[in-house]
Amino acid sequence: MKKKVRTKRDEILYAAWGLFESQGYHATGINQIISESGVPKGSFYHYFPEGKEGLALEAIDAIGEGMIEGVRAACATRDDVVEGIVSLLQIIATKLDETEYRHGGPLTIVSLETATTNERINAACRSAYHGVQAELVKKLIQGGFTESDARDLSTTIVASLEGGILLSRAFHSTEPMEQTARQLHNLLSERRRTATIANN
Amino acid sequence: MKKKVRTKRDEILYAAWGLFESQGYHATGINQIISESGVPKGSFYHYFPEGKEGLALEAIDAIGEGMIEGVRAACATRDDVVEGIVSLLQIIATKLDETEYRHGGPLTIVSLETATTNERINAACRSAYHGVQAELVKKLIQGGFTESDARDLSTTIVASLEGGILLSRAFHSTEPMEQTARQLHNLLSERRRTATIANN
DNA sequence: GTCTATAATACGATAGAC
DNA sequence: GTCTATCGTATTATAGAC
Repeated sequence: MKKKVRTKRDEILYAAWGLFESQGYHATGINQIISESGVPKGSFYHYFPEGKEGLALEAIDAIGEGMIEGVRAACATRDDVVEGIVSLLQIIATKLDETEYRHGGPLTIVSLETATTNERINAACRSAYHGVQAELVKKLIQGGFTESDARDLSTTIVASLEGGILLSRAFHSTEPMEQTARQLHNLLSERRRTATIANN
Repeated sequence: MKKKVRTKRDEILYAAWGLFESQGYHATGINQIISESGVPKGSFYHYFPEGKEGLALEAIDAIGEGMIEGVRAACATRDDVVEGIVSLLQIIATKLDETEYRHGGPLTIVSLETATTNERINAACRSAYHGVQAELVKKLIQGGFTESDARDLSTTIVASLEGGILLSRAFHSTEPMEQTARQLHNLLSERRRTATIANN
């Protein structure tokens, strides 16, 4: 548990994480980050000589680790992968609701904003999503899915998750996320059932 | 067909549409919009006295209409609703690829950016998504789905669509969108099959 | 209605004292 | 390492000539 923020550097990274998550990259200014973290501007550029972009790259790496940890934690609460993954969507829905739809989807906005406008940040986002999908593929195969299905489904899971976050944030309601979770449950159950039958 | 841009006002709206779609709200400046549309700044504030926000509200309304039209057009190309909806994802994938992942998901970024930071724009986005989902519900019920399933599935379709767009833009590849489309096809087919059996 | 010049403000980034 | 004052350059928006 290194959740406890210790150094000033971590304080900046943690503040940036939250602000990028709720507002996105372009709407978040250095001034806001330093006022939120209580660090003077001079110190900020001492710790992050590459400025806002360098900070974002590090923040996204940390976010990526956090997302993988989120997948692992959700799956650890259930015996079955399918139940674990669906519970992940429910955990995110709860977080969205508790934060008034500001948090729960830390990369969603930033990855879209920078997909075609900032190659370095795009690469960092890509790497983060790649890590999450790799973890999902591993869990799905362990849970009895075929490798081919696992690849398609890991993408579908992340897409459902991100799309559900988008709609829940837009409507300020957990309902879209819950509807998506229900149908993802239907899909995963059915896919595994079909694959199991085919193998017998 | 009022696709042909006539007035200077439409020229501004059309330029804003494209820039909001590819870059988002915060990264798009008035200066860029007027230089893209070739309209002087004074004229811009003459046509849009409420400035950037007023322009965005109108652009989003137009985008919403365009999205509904997109659903109708895609469904019109196929006899079956399920095939029509899946073809919509494929159409978007093609558009993403053809525009180097800049276009194809005109509200995705803006709706996320403004979900908790701008109430007026959020309301406009919500209304646009609501219209799309209403159209989808109508088509699904016509296509043999139960009303209860149609509501859940309309959300799931939009979530898959937006999530697929996010991943395809992040990875600069149509593959995520295609994987999502395949699994959406599986889900919709299976859901209708189950409902049909239950009704007999 | 059309346009240019400019205001007021915020941005990211830096210089340089301590 | 720490901090403040400041630089240039964006931004949105306006004033006022034509």
